[in-house]
Amino acid sequence: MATIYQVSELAGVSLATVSRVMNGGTRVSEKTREKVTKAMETLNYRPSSIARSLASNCSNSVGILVSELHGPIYGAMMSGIEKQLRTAGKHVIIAAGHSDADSEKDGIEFLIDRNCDALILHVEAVSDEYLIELAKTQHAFILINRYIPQIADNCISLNNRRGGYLATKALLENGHRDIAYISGPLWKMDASDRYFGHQEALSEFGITCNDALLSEGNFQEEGGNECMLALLDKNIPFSAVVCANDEMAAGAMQAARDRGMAVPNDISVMGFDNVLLAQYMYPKLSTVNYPVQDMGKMAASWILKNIYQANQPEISHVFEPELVWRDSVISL
Amino acid sequence: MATIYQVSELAGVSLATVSRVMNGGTRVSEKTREKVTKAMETLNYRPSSIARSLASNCSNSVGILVSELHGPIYGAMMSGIEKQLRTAGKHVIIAAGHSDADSEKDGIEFLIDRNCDALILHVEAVSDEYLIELAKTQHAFILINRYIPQIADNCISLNNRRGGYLATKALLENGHRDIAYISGPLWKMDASDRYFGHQEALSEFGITCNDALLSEGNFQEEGGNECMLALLDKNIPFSAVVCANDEMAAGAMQAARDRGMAVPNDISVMGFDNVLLAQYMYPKLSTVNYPVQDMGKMAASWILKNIYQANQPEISHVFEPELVWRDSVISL
DNA sequence: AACATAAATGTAAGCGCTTTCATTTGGTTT
DNA sequence: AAACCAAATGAAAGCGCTTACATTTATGTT
Repeated sequence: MATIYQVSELAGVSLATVSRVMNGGTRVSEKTREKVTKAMETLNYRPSSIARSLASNCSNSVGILVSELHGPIYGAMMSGIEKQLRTAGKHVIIAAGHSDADSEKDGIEFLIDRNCDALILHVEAVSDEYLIELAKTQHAFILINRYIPQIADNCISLNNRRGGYLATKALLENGHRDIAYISGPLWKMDASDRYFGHQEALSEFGITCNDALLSEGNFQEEGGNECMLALLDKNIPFSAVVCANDEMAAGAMQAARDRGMAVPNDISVMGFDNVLLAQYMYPKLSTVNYPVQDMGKMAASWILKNIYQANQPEISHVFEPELVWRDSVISL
Repeated sequence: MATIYQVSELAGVSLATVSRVMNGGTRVSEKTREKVTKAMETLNYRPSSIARSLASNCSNSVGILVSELHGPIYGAMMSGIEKQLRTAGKHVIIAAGHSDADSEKDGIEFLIDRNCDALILHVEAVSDEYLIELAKTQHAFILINRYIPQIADNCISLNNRRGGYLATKALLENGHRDIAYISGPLWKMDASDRYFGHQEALSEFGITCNDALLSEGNFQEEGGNECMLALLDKNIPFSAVVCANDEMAAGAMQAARDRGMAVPNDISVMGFDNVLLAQYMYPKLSTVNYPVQDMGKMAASWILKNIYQANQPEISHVFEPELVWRDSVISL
């Protein structure tokens, strides 16, 4: 591997000059620039990013912490981030936090120790206080899918409440009045926000929310299945169920069918997230779109703009969900 | 940020000694080890991985190149890799290749330039020759889901042919005789291997493979949909269709239903991969399991063993698929 | 007690770059 | 031609570590 020194030798200039043509900042005469460029080519020179990082105190890498590396939401998110960052020549170091506070802290420390210039965090378990504290250190980070008022500038989030509202309102507008709700773990902000939105829509239609029609799930198919069964067992009639994410909707559908009910004719099902799976399901799932890939891109833009001084379009911090109509809901 | 120098000062020892207690290799007296450890704690010292990399010429990072960051297969794969590597204190740099030769080469160069100690590659578009050539350089890498005889030791792959064989054989054993096939892009090794397996099973049952019953798709839902439609339009009767992956199976099911056919009663559908989606579908998809997460783990083990001299269990290079019975296939 | 030997520690030279500051070069001005 | 100034280039000091080698200290041997 050729070093900068060998290039400078071949080109007959000093190290500093080679560095200059690499980084393009200061002026170098056309003649020497050419000499150096040619030397770099003949030696097939690749600058060492490590050495560069050490000398410049900038690693050109950003750390990403997601709950899981698999799963449609995180996949789309990372995809958005990588695309954006890669074209800017930054690289992406990835770790998983597994929705566990210790594991998330571990992950954050790991990434910081790796000299990431900035972090993009999708953390669920770690406390607000921890993050507020973290923001006071010199470690730059942006939070995805979480909103903490004290550090609002570091947050990019979905208007989950409005999403929940939209989902339920769509059902209401189509004549449904008895609507069950399968939530995510309510200690998670997004889960409770979505549920609040649901309640809001109900009350807007003058319906008092029946706690018996709420079942708390785990954001997974199996949980949706169990919740649906539990709901059905209560023998309280309902014509529709809104699920706090698409996976649970899949489970709920399954459960309904296992009990001999047809979807959507006997019961309408509404999802949330609009992951790929939603269109694969049968019937295709009506759901609420969560533009997570765009949010990933935006997070990357924020970093490019705030950490690397690249110029980037305006940063939006709150994204709006949208209703996606498909086949799992009927009009009463 | 404290440096090693400050630690050495506080502990009253030399740089080298601090380095020794950090790296644990050579012997240090218990007394000084304690002094140093305490100094590190009071200073909240974190070694700079960058400086360490530069000095030791080892970055403790491994690069991963997958076709896409989203998608169930890649997600599971990365998840397996990260889990394994993270516990070993290595970190994971990720890039996407988008199934395009130039983009894949770019990605590889990018990762190499990033001083990754080794690479894990899931590449589809780049030629065998390129990879064979790459193996001759000093850059260590392992290929996932691809088999190249000349560098077999660098490959971890699925026995795709056997998978295709299993899928079709299962159909044959259940009385199906007229079996259509929706393949992936046949220039991709895995796609053609799976199809070969299909043919093999047919011929084992004394059935000549009818080319008219093959339709080449793109491994995506929409492709599966189109292929199924095309197949149906030929008016050649068939009682089952095997699809080269689960997404296409979802599309095919949809198409069949759009034409008024019931799955599995009018037509049986067999998938491949056993991604999460397969259990969410309705009816639940019978498919062939592709243990991609395990393969990811194995790739990581290979690297830990061969690059970082960690001791690891025996490396398997070829994984075997397994049939997964669910509800999308009936017995004739 | 004198010496040999091994263990513990220190010294200092890098690793491949960036960057500040000093020096040289070449073009203008008078 | 002397004087000046900006542009181009070079010299050298780090960045925070690792590591070969040198030195010191402790341990054991006779």
